[in-house]
Amino acid sequence: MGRAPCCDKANVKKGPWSPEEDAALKAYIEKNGTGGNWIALPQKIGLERCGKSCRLRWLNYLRPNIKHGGFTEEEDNIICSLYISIGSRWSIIAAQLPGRTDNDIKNYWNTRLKKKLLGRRKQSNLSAKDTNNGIEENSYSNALSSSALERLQLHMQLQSLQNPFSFYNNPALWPKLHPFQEKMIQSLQSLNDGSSPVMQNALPNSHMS
DNA sequence: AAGGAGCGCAACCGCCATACC
DNA sequence: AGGTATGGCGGTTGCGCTCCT
Repeated sequence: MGRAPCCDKANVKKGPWSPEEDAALKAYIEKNGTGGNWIALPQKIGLERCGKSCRLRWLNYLRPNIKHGGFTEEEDNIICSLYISIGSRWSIIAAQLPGRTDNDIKNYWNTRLKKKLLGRRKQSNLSAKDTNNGIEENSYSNALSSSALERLQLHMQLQSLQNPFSFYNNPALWPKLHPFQEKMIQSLQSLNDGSSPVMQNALPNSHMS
């Protein structure tokens, strides 16, 4: 048995928000704030929505200064390097990108950025196969079934082997990180002394909870 | 022109951490 | 100190749109 749900699911509306609901939620929060209680909010406004749903809608869509889509190359780089450093901590990554939400970044990573990187890796695989007469093929296909981070590691390993001056292997090209993350990376590096900068940051066991 | 496949995004679900009583 | 409520987060799902055949 799990814990009780946060609201009565039978009396709660689900699915896409209507413009009227958006307007009601936005107007209320702009006037009164959240009151520190999302669960009570829908009743106060008269919305048949779960408090969590209201919170999500506000944070991901209605909040002022939210940017949607149109990720820049620089943002791509920040997301990649942070993902390499800390994994799927989307809220931390979002904190580095003003106007971006964790949900947006998560979606962007899962639907596009990951494919972009893995697409490059596929090409790298092909060229590695050429140069090794296919000897590595089995280990590569095994690796394809492991975690995304491991795949990313492989990709970066290949990149750094093939191009020592690539983005991933050149810390000077990495975007500026929050001091907290700089510190985290430094401690990871000290734990994993001796390998390339990339691998020092991509520690599969050091950040997964 | 139609329909199937793939993609992108909004929203939901469930778990964990923390606050509160 | 223990139980419950709430907030926050990451993973997943489902729907609508676009593209391809």
